[in-house]
Amino acid sequence: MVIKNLMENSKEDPRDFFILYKLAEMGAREKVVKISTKFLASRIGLSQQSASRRLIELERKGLIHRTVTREGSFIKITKTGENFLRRVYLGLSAIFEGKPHSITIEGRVFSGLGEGAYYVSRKIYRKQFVEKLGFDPYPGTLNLKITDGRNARLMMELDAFPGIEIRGFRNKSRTYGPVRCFHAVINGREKGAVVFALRSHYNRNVLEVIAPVCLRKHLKLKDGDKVKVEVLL
Amino acid sequence: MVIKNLMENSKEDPRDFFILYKLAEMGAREKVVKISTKFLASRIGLSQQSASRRLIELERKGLIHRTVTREGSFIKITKTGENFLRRVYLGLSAIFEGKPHSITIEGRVFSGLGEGAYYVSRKIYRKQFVEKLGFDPYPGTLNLKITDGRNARLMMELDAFPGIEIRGFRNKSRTYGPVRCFHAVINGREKGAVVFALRSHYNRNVLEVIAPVCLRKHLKLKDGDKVKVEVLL
DNA sequence: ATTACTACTTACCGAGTAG
DNA sequence: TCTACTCGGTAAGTAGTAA
Repeated sequence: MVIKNLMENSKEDPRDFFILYKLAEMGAREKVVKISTKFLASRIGLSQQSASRRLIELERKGLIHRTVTREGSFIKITKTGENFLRRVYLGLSAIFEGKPHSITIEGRVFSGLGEGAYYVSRKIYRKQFVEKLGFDPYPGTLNLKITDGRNARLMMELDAFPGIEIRGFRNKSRTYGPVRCFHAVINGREKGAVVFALRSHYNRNVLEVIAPVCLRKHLKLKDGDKVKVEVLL
Repeated sequence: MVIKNLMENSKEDPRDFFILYKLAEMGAREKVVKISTKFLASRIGLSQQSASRRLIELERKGLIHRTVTREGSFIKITKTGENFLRRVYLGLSAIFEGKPHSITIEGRVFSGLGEGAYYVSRKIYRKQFVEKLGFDPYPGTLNLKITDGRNARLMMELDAFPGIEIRGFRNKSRTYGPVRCFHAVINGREKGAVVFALRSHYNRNVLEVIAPVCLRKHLKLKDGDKVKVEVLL
């Protein structure tokens, strides 16, 4: 799904946005809504036939989920579709509020299994970090556990953005998947980045942070400390 | 200009929004920006020729202002164009934040010249108020003076919305212009509406409120009192 | 009532190119 | 260089209609 998001970016059809926006206005972001093609047509200023085609298209692209019955279509916007809308929303927010376009997430320090250090220091990853993030990461990640729902929601919001893609690779023994990262500021002071494994959602409640320095030392952190990460989009 | 806004609503082209959005991302909302058609083309995923055509179209619709030179085009989004973007922004805000989609403006009571009563009670206006607002207005308006910049800015934001249109008319002696109004809640209690003369911007710092009852009496207001008006969009 | 197919028309895009 | 014209192909819209 995350990979789908990335691909979508190259094919953002303004028409899709428009229909999605109208469907969201009718409540299809939160719940399944009964919307006939004729009714939709009247709202978007196209013919019933065109509305039908647009819905088929949206469904094909995975932006909506739909069940067609004799009485009409039951429509709900998918997570992918919601992300599309959210990207535009935050884009407009940046335009009108002049915000630096960031999401601030809080979590608590915990000790991982130490694999972070191993991954981050793989040559091919490391080379890309230097190229694309502008720093050579300290060999180790700061792991933050997301506990409350508010921050979990913010983690989901990140899905709406493509971030900076780090290519995966494979050597003789195993495969290293592609990774997505965002520039970030930790506790309002240290510059670094947050890193997500691209191919899995396995840990939506863990935020992995890398930086040119050892964040634990520089920020004097110990397990259980609360850390604030401003993720730049 | 306000009238233009109303007409636009019937012809909101998703393509126009998309280009406008991209131009705003490049800073064309706040200042004049140099953007060649070729560069724009690369950003919107179309050919140089199409970018050129889109800009001509946007200019024709009054959404951007443009100066063409040998080195490129100098572009700035107009107030009309900004309003278009703002409508979508507030629409998305309503979708994601679940806000009731309103703007709350504060002003201070002052005595007008009493013409409010005269206008509001004209039969043709009055009939439309009943039809379109659902109440027969008390013959008089509550005038609120907008003093600070914050509320003045909120007044401007209202421009982005079409509101409810009340047709003008003329009798033998004079012409009564079209009027735009919005449902509103005054001081969180009384239901009413705010009214704007459609054809002039002459008083951007006066908010005229009508209601089925005499607001001065019902809310025990005297000149200089602060009143909060929640304008429903 | 619906949705969505086929056939036809319109409008849009991009190539080539002039100013 | 730039912008923006004409023109031909095609994508997208509508009408009619079947299911």
